[in-house]
Amino acid sequence: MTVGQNIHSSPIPVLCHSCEARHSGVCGALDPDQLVRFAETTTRHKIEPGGALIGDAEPVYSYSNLLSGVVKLTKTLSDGRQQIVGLQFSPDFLGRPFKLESAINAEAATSVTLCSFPRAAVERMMKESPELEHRLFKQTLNELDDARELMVTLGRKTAPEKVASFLLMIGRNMHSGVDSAERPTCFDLPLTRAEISDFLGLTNETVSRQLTRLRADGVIRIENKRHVTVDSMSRLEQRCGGRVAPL
Amino acid sequence: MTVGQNIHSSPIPVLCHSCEARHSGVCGALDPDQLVRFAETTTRHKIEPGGALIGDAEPVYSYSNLLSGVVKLTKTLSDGRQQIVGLQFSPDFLGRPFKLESAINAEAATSVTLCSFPRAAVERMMKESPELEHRLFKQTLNELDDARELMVTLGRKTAPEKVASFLLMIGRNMHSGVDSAERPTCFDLPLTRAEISDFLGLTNETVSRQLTRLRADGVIRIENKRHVTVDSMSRLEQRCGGRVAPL
DNA sequence: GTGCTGGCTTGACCGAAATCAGGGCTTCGG
DNA sequence: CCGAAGCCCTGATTTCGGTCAAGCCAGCAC
Repeated sequence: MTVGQNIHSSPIPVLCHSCEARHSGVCGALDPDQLVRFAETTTRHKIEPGGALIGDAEPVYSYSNLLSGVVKLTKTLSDGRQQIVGLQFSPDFLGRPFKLESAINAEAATSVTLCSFPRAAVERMMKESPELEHRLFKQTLNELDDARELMVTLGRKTAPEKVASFLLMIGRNMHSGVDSAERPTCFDLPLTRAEISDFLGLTNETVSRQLTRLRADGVIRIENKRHVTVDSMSRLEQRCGGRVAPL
Repeated sequence: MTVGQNIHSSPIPVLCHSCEARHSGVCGALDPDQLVRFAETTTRHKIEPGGALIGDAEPVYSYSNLLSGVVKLTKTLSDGRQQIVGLQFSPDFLGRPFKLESAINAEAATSVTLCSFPRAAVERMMKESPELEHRLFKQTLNELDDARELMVTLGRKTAPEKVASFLLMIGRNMHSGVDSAERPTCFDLPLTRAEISDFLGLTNETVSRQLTRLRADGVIRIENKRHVTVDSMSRLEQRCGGRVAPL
């Protein structure tokens, strides 16, 4: 199982060597040969919080793998009302295939590192490798599942349930490690209060009030505004409104 | 361009001959040979309003093409609160590939006709024909776009804007023919008031009030509770909250 | 130091939509 | 014919979350 031993097929590019996208992300679909050709077209970027990745109604020239950090996908009404329609975590693929213009904005919520490739390179690879398209398809299906879950939260949950659901979602995405229902789980919120409110269809005041209430009730602790400790995940779950996802 | 002339490749199955799914739907991905083999496994159904197509948390044994009618996709909280997370029109493909259990319910909103195939047949065909998977991928991307559009409506629009947005969406989907911003457009609502409220995150009372208000303001006319005439689409658009989709 | 800015919290008040309630209409089946 | 059920409309009242306003605190420029 050593790498780069095959004389004819090229060794795996240095950059990709330890890249998470090669394992769980979409690049895992490519064989070493393809990966080498593909890697020639890629560039790495670091983007600070607030930096724009994709502009609404702008033509899209490149796609990216998200290597670290959190990206928020937003839509804005002309009078400024904003809704976050999705969050992306590593090793998600960023971009809307088969459409020149994006209908949404993508913005760095935290510090973000990207591996970007020109639009054409991805489309060429996708034609060449059905497995690549297959992985993108699967990720899109997961995004659709997430989107529909969020719809229930937006349309039918109360403010306390919304905030609890958000914390649960973030806890599950940000916390790498054992997920025990009873052991304390902690993580840093990747969003400000205002952003959380744009995610949940609330105001920052309401989000703030619900967080203090959760704190007062001993469900969570908060340090430095951002660092959250959930003592009992199951108590948090109870506040999310009846279970939707059956398991 | 006559069909079924080639002696070796089979003629197109009779059932599929005039089927919309063969043109704009996913079956267009298959060549006549594949279509014949595939058609052997299909069955047609008619389902009356309220009939269940896919149950939450039930294993899925078949996928379908929606040939006519409207299907609503719903999610329900344990206390009964419900959210419609999507509507499907012909010739949409119904079902969640790559997952044994559906996380949502699918139910006929109107009378519905389906062309169903066993799970295994679709998955076999998908492996055989990347073009089939490609079409499913594209449909899924469109569903994701729709879902995110609906999220803005759910999270950030007022009740009047929600109802106007719903009418606009239905008008665009149900009205086959020329879309003029100024010519009267009419269509039948595929949902009851209660269902519209589950779609928009409102109550049926609020939906009813907003509809009467639109009627009082001369934006729409309603006959027999279900048949809607929009005299000026542009006036309706003005009531949807600032444009999201840039065009 | 001072002043400014931006994110967060808290309180007082208000209003949009939910809830509660009643009544009309149509479609059933007896 | 009648009554029951479902869907829809409308009015009165309540309430949850939004709006407005003030203050705190950390970071930062000067």
